[in-house]
Amino acid sequence: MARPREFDTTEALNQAMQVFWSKGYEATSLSDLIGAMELSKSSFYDTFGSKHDVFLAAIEHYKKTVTSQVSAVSTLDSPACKLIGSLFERVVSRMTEEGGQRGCFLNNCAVEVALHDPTAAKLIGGGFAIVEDTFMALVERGQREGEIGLDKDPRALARYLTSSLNGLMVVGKANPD
Amino acid sequence: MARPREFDTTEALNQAMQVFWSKGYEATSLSDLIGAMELSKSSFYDTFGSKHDVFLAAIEHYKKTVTSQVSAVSTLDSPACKLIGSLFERVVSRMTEEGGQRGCFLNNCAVEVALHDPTAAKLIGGGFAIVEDTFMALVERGQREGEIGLDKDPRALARYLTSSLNGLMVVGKANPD
DNA sequence: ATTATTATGGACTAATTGGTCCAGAATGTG
DNA sequence: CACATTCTGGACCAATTAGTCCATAATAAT
Repeated sequence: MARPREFDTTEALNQAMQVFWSKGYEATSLSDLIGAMELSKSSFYDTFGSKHDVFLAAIEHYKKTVTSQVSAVSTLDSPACKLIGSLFERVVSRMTEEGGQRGCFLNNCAVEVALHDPTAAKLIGGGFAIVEDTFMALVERGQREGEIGLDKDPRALARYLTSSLNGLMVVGKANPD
Repeated sequence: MARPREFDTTEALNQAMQVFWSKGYEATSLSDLIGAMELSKSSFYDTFGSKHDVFLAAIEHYKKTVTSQVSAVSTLDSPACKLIGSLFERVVSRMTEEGGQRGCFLNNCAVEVALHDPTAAKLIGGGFAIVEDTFMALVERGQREGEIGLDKDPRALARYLTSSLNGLMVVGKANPD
């Protein structure tokens, strides 16, 4: 046994993220983690430090791999309103997919740990900001394109859209619609 | 010591709810519970059965004491649109209050346990339904009053309002605005 | 072949978890 | 006073928790 296998660190991180995403922070045990990451307990602590460290890293990983997809949408050149709509549609369709009821990882983390874990809270807030900024950019573009009234405050509207999107995923966890 | 003190069962339940609300289900320990409920471990199990039982009871308690306030709003006779607005305002103002960043208990529960705890999920879903029904009643009234376009589907709009309201409280946990 | 590196299994802590059980103390009722 | 009821503290349990440590095994580099 014990055959050294140079594993992909970011892939391991991805697996860790999946577990945290599915089970939440508290409910995820070390065994769960090392099982999903496919490494030994020793290696786990050697390379990642602690459960909490991995958790923070997982949040960052989510922002890099998932949230970044959201901000990428704003670079497309469809009408802004259509893009905003497509973001919502994508969320809905993803939630009706197999195993898609996990909601948004950032969302889950915010609810579970934001109050007790300021470090995590900061990272999570940063993630929400990315979404919000994306919406704001789209709203401003929509105003330039004349599809959105100039009377609306872009930032406020963006915040509203962000919270709506998040709320969608929370409510969707209790019943599929 | 050990002076029998006939305590208020629903008050104890209320305390339990507060703890679950603040810390979440997993993060709440038995010690936390019996501390807040001010009873001994023995009495706890005698009268309430188990941690999980208390959790379910706490959800019901929340619906009876908090969610019911929401549905009560629909009986007031201001214009429906104004009432809908006031619901949102109330949530915002409550979140900026001292210790108000705990969000909505149902919300938190949905995120944390809905996926793994079907029993709880059912209760939580029922809570969301109360809010949704309230919104729907208000929307229909708004349509009768001519303030809301008849082209909108009341149920769909109510769902949207419900998820927006919930999203507001989630996002608000990461940053105060 | 020897060495240095890297990863591993597994033994080991100390603490905490939810939960059971019981002898006994405080009370209300007769 | 005596009895039944109600509640309690604390001992106890088995399981699990996050985390440490080390001798050893598999590799890569020399």
